Amino acid sequence: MIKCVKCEQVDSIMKAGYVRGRQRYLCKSCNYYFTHSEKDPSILSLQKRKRHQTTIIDIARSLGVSNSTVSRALHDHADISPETRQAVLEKVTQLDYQPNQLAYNLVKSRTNTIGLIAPEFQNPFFPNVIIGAHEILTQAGYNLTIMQSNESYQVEVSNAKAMLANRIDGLIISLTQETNNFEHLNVFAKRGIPLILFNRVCKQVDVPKVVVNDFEASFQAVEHLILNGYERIAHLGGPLNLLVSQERLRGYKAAMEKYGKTIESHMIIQGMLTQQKARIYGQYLLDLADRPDAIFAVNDSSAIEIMLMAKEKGISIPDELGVVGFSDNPESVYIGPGLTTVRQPTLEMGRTTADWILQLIDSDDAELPEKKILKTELIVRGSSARKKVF
Amino acid sequence: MIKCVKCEQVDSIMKAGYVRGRQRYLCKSCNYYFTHSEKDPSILSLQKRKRHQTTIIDIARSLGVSNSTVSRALHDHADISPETRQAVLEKVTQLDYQPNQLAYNLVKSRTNTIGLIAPEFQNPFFPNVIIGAHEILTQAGYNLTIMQSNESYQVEVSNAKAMLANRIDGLIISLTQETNNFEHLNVFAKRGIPLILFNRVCKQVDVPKVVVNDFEASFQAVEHLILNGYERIAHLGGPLNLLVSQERLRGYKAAMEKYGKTIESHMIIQGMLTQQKARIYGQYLLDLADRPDAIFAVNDSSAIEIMLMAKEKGISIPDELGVVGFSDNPESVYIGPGLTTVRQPTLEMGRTTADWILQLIDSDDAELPEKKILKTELIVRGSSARKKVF
DNA sequence: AAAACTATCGGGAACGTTTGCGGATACGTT
DNA sequence: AACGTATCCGCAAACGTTCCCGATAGTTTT
Repeated sequence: MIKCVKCEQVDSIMKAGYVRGRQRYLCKSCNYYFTHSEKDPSILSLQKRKRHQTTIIDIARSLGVSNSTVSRALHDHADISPETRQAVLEKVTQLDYQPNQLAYNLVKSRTNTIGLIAPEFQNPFFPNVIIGAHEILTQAGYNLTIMQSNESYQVEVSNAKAMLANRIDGLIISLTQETNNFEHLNVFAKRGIPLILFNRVCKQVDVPKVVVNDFEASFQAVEHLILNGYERIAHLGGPLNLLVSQERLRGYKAAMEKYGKTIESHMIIQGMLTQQKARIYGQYLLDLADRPDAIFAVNDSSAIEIMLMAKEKGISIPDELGVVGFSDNPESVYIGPGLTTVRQPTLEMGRTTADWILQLIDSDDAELPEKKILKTELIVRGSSARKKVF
Repeated sequence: MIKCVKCEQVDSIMKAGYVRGRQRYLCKSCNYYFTHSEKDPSILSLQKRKRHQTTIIDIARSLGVSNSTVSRALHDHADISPETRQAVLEKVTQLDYQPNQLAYNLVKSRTNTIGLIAPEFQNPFFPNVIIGAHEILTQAGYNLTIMQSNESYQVEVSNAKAMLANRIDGLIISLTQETNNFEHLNVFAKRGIPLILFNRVCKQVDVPKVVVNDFEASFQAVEHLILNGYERIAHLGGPLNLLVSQERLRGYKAAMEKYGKTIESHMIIQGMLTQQKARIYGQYLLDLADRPDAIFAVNDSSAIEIMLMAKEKGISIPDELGVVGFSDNPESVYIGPGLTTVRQPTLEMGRTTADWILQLIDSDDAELPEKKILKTELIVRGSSARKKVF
């Protein structure tokens, strides 16, 4: 027999449909709806899984004080007696209390966490930037959560969304090669969440940026090749939607023009520089009828790929082909001949971005320059030293 | 004139001390204490900074429905009419609503986030593991937050604490060279939070581990040296509190014993292998009266450091000195002669750890093997090829 | 002895969600 | 009509903190 859960009557009960698969009843006498809940044991066991973590409330209760007192004791607040604080602290270790940062974050609406999105981890460049940023941020008491967009615009957007949803206090990001739309970044501006771009930056988002002097670096690299007697210099560049690529192309052209070299469009390739692509482009360049006598590549891995292909084809480096890369990867020292390349101050870049994001967080109207341009260094090695430099 | 905030009387007010720097009053007639709060404008401006993010409540209010309805609409819950859902969804884009993951996490007491702590990012090893883990986790809808312990036990502990406080759903960790105490990890077991160790593991924590076959790899490496005619083989190992180091030492000894080579303790060095230390140890080994004719180093950077020092000293490789490293860093291919080394399946290691942690999360009693041992591969190059291998 | 001050502590709202359960209505079916 | 069924929605309690306001007792100053 079904009893009304309110008036405990039995005879005035009538069925009243189903709700979520469970029989529904209506007690006519007290006009009360209810469902007869024979708890599904499987569901119960599922619930059981949620373990109880000791909370501030547990401590308060076991000590006979209020939550606020415990909270104060934990935060060295002034309004607390040494004895109570001591008692709380003891209870904390005894009950193995671990504060719930989620609740803290919710009420403070800050997370003490900085997000960082990098497009790839294959090359040592981004890991090194991370090391630099990590150093500054942990020192300032911030956590750093890192995501990897994997050179995919889609992933970048979803990463940014996740960061936003998790209410990070600031975002440091370097764009993917695909990124052409910047709505997902402008959201941060709208929300007033500090944002810094580095390395792979764009003009469309009006936030501080940290980059290297790509134009000059590129100019110097190409100039260096020219001064070493190379004539037909090809440029293996990145995708042109990246400012980095544009700047490096500009530097290349500027140097070529300065020394009266003709700029030939079939000597300039812009594209996504995966290792595979690098092989294809290298093949193309090295098989040209008017084969270039030097190549300035946008990263070291492409440059090395080309060096290897040249060796296969019996083209001697640096006599028949000069090669300059970009980034100074560890392997560039050891390849024979050593790869001339542009060293980037990765650690400093990381430190600067971290430093800036902290400034933006600390003061609403921090007056940051719109851009910081870090100095690179041309590391001359054998791959471009036709005129024996060392 | 001061009015009582309750009874609005004026004459029965008396001063009653200060509270936190503000004048306190007592209304005699209604026996009510209060402070006269002329809000400090500077504090107000500080408050103002907290921007309002549109919440579910905003949407509910502007639509004239309840919070629960909005919540249901956002989660494709059954109890919602298509029209209401549509209306909510429109409002969402209109008001630019972004769910607050913090609140969600708090009520669900899960974060959909996996933590990963790695000791360093200098070598490509850990970044590569991260790539693998990242791939699996994002695919499964989890976020990955990465911390770097910087080879410091202290930092590792504080990282683990932060992870715990942030209520991650699982932790993947590789220990620092310093880590000898494991309390910070046992906490996870106590709390029932899934934990996986990889690479730098230890016996003292009873959770699944993912490693490579260090013993065999080491054995093969040393055996390879012996078969190439090297006699006095030194071992440059890592700190012995790491199982990795112990295993590799064991493999070294086993191979030496198998071929009847005497194991001399002054030929075995165990220590933290920073680049600086590697130079010191290398100096020591190469200056020994009974200089080793081969060195098996625990990582590639040390091995390369030694190769460079040997070159400086005019010791020819591989004729006078054989060198074998560990990890197959990118540069190891290019150094001359190429460095013989042990290639580790980094991506697979990352994928496996991620896969396992997901299994642990999904089912309370997932039966995982206590250890997975991934296969390595000995990459033979010139640095050990006295008997021209290629 | 009133007034002012100090040192502690508790109550309870707020942070933004989810969700179990009750209530209401519309639409069938006897 | 009377009843059964299905659909949709709102209420309110969590989740675990922080912190603003009081409240109280004791001490010191005037």
